[in-house]
Amino acid sequence: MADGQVTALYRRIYRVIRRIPRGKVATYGQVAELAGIPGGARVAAAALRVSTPAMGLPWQRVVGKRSPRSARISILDPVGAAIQRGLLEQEGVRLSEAGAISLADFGWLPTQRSGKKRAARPKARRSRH
DNA sequence: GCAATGACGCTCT
DNA sequence: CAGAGCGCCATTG
Repeated sequence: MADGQVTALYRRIYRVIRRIPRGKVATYGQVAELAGIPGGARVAAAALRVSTPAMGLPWQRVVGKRSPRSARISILDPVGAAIQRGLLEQEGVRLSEAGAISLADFGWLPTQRSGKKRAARPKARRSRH
């Protein structure tokens, strides 16, 4: 019964993915953890696998974590991978020749705000230099 | 209910 | 630095 009937867990995953801002990327593991599934990177991948265009998910922003500081497209189908790369570059994400994505530059740092009270951010108001 | 699967991730060679 | 191996977790057959 996977026809239009997506598991509640998957829906949580989709919800996290929708929060990824344009020009940034998140890893499968990161998405899974934010969805409440520590170590469930493959589950996040499965959720995307069964997703449909109608869901309007920014699927291209979810990538595989290759090293602590670098990520890369993990789609098997070379065509789909090329499409993803194009979409990412289109929104400002730079990929090296080898397809490496710098997490330091484009990795999404989720600003906690899911129901819990967010910590006050007494950031000094410094505008011009 | 058990066995297989995968758009993963980390470690060891 | 590239490749092989093993562990993870929920969905599917």
